[in-house]
Amino acid sequence: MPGEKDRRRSIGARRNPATEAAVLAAAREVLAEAGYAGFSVDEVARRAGAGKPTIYRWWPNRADLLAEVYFADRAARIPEPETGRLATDLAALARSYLGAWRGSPAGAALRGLLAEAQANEAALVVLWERFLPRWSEPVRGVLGEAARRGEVEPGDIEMLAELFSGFLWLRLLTGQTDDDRAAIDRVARLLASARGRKV
Amino acid sequence: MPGEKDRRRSIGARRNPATEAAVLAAAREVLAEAGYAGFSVDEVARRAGAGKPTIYRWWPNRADLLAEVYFADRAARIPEPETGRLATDLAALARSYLGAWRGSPAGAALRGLLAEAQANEAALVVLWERFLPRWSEPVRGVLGEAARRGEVEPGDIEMLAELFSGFLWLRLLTGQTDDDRAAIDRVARLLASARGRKV
Amino acid sequence: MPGEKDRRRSIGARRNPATEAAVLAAAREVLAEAGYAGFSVDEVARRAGAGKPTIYRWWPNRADLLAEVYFADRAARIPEPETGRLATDLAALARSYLGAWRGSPAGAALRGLLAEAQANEAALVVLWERFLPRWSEPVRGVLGEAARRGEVEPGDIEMLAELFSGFLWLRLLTGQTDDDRAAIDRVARLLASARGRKV
Amino acid sequence: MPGEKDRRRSIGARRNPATEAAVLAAAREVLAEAGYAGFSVDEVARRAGAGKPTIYRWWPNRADLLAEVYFADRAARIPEPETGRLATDLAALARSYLGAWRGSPAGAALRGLLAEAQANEAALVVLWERFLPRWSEPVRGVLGEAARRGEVEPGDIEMLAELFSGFLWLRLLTGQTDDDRAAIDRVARLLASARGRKV
DNA sequence: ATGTAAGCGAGACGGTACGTCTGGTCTTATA
DNA sequence: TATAAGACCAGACGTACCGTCTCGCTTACAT
Repeated sequence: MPGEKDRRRSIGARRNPATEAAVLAAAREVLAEAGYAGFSVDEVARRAGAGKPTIYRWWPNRADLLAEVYFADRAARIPEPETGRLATDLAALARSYLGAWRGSPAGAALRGLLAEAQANEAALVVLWERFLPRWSEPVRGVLGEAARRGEVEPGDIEMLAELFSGFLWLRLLTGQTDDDRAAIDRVARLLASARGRKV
Repeated sequence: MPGEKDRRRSIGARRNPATEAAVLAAAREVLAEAGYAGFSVDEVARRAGAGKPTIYRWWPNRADLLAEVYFADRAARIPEPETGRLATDLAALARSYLGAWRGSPAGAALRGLLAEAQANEAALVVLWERFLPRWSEPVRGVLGEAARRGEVEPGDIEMLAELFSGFLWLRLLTGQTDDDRAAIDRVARLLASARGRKV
Repeated sequence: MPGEKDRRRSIGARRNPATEAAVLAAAREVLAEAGYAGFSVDEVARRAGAGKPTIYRWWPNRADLLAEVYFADRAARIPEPETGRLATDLAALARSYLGAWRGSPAGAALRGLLAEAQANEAALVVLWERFLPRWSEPVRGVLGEAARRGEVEPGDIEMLAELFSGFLWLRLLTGQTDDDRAAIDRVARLLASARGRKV
Repeated sequence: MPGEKDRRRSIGARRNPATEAAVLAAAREVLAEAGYAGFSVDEVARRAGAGKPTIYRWWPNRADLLAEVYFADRAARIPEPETGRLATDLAALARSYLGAWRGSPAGAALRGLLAEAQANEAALVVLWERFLPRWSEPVRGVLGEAARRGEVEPGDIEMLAELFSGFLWLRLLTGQTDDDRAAIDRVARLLASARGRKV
């Protein structure tokens, strides 16, 4: 029993930041220790010393919680590479993503988010509306920059981003987040050289 | 309820093909009706009139079952396109895959297989060893053919396959299996034009 | 929902009669619609547009609230019968009670009060100190009158009241509040004829 | 975690008596230690080392469980008094019942059963169909015997039983299970002397 | 010809998690 | 200082599924 004294209490009719932080920290911890396999709202509540309804109040879907854990993870802050050549930038970006996922809560969170979305309509919406746009910003940033330099046709940006994302996710989902430089470099060069214009 | 009389019995110390068929049909049915969300061994056993241990005996992981349902689905038999130009072939292939997944048991099975692999080590192994090689045959076939024609460098085949697969999976996982011809054609042209050789 | 404007506010450092009335009305309403099964402080607060702490301030136990709802119910005002013969009076009284309980908030309130007292020491105190003496007034009134007329020995009043109350409660608790005239008349005659003096 | 070894397992497609016994013992224990207030299916399952679904499988209502605990309690085996005079018999019976309830699991179980029936239709059915007939056997036995001796009119048996039961329950529900000999004797004499025939 | 090994349906088992509900307490902002 | 509002922890609710186990039966194969 958590001592009656150090129990976190309501701070009035508004969200308690301490609770929010405790829940996110607990979720992160669970993912770090046991991966998505060990992730459950019960376990998070237990560790956070929070009530389950409190969690469901603020994160109605587990996907919401996973997405928030993802972005809260410092590791998931992808630095935008600025070398000036698309192939190099994409390679750097890919290595950043895979490195950020390797053994980290963020990686487990994304795996969980994707898994969740396969069985849960609401999670799919979260993935689509809340996660994806924000997550792909760096990718679209690098490609946009390349387009401004003339390395990429603007009309190709979207599909290049999708190919690049697909590659990263496939690697994550199949458990290959190791730093496979040869593969990454080749993929980066492939994408950098690709042209989608109809001939 | 299977009448007491026509209950399927053991046929001796070997696998009963009728049971196997009933289980696969039931699994397929569940996936068709309720998707991966409604998929559970209990439900499959119920519908198949089979005992749970019987299912676990032959498909130790749900991933095993999902993979087998996938390949048993007629829709998942991807015809190898033979038009002679890589971009066209890839586009046809992509449309075949997405069409096969759209609203089909196979699509739900693959979504489930991928989801399963995120929380279950054994499922990841199934995905990796039993599913992937067989599943990607058509992709590697088309790319190999193109390499033979000189449209693709042999050293690019692997990563092109991965990019192509990643794209398809991303579309499946985010629920976009609609026949988006513009996107598919563009992706196909991008991949067909890509070169990974170091400059 | 109480509009933002007509929200009930504090009227200073004293109980707001409007709040009190709203809470009692809401409690009554809940009991009428869903019986004791649907009775919860949350639901009452919701309907009354009151805060839970406000309710707990004035009715520290749910039993307090239930008891007050009971007595506030017009139906629970039992008219004291005055026919002059004990058996007839008791029968009239019993029919009054059972009729007052049949499908009424008062009936549900008493059922709830008794249920509450089985798991909650404080509720038992309320039942014993606040509810019982007031509730049994009519019973003791009729018996006292009969004693004054010589129909009953004064020393029997208490236990006769208990027997009579027990009968009514048993009927309530087992869901038999229908107007079973034969049974009621017989019970009334049994009690009217009973003598407890040691022989 | 209960050691993997001494975990109680299924014994095939039929009820495991060891589980049944463990659950009943645990329920009894909870009631003895914490009364009905501390009674919850979760707690019973925890103590019994049983799964909640197992409990709900065999006792769909908490009332079912409470009733079974009641009758399983040795204390609840009421010896049928045989002194030959109704007043004496009834007094002995009343003292047996109240004594059996005093601080015992049976008492708590009955309090709980009655409470449960106030909020739960299914529990009311259990009380009415499964509990009452069996519980009141001794009462009807004593009254029937008296009728055979001519001390009671057969037509009065039913209502006398109800008055007697109502008295005992009222005492239980209001927490008065002490051995109040004066009251018990007087009630017994009142009932023994009562006549319900219409004059 | 018979013993035995394995498959089978059935379904109970302990366990965990689900998502919801309520209890009773606390704090704030408003009046 | 009371009020409405509503957040907070706690923990129970009843259900679904997991993967394992045991039963009682049936059949085929090896002796």
